[in-house]
Amino acid sequence: MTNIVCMNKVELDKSVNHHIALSAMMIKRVFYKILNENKLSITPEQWSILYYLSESASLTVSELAELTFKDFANISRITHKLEVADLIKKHKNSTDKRISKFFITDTGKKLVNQVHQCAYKSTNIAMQEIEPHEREIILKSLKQILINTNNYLK
Amino acid sequence: MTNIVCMNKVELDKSVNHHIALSAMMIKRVFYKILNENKLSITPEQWSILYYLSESASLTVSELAELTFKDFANISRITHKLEVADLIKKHKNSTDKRISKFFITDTGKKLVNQVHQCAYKSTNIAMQEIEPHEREIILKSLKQILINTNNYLK
DNA sequence: AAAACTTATTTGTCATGACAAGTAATTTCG
DNA sequence: CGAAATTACTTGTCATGACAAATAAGTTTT
Repeated sequence: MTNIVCMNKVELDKSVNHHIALSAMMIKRVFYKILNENKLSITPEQWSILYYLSESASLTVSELAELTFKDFANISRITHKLEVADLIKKHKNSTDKRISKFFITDTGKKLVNQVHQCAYKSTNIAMQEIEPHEREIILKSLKQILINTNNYLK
Repeated sequence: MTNIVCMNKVELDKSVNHHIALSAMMIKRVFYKILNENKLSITPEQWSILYYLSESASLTVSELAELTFKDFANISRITHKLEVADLIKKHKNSTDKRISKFFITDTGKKLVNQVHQCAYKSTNIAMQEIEPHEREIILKSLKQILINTNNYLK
């Protein structure tokens, strides 16, 4: 009794998609652990926003959303937490009052530098035994995946 | 003015770790969209549990946690939802009453087959333009990342 | 200028992940 | 044997992501 719907069965053990999900979860767990060991109370997601604000003079919610691939709702909530923690500041645009611009504070800048060390360490842990040549292929392919998924979701 | 702490700065644009996180998020988004288009009300996480239960006669919370890399708390909650949706059934072990064994129901089996199609489709979307040879390297490397992170977290 | 539309952001709800604490059943050890 | 430790699982809280709805401030249209 052959079942047509079984033809395209996905085997999780061989699925790149599935392994990307698992690796993402594990890498985040490592990152959390290192942040914790260094007594830095910030999450990886908060860090990525802080990172972009450390690289730019100022960014809006929309700009942060585009950079981080997250939706406005999430950015809105994360920035609010960063603001409460005095890591960033919000300024209303005077001409268009709908727009808020975010700036990193000095406290934020200090933290970013500390977290960089943790990010660096977690990368080293995750990428052990993986050759530079392989890392290049992975990075290139992951960028292609971002293009593919982005196109599909448009 | 050189700042020693800036030496190991992570550039997100070149970070494999970061791109794994982004890809995972985007792939999940594609999967959700396809599930939605097919009117299947199940999440990717629920599916992975259902998948393992479709491949085994029965599994405990601990066994599911090990297979999925999730913690007991999450498995406990997800299985509860699957139980309410009549996709799986729970049976208490008669000799050791602490242990619960989960079984997939017929409804669950039907759903698993349908979701396989969606998983297959989402993999095809994500992996466009990526050569089989590259896919192999990615899979191998991601498995290495799981080993590395797992070792670190032990 | 008022109504309709658009843009930028915020808030609410639910699912999940991290982590801590709790419960209940079973073992182990003095 | 009975207290203490261990095991297997559950519950609570918070952060985040998905998604829908709300809000507020501009812009366009008639």
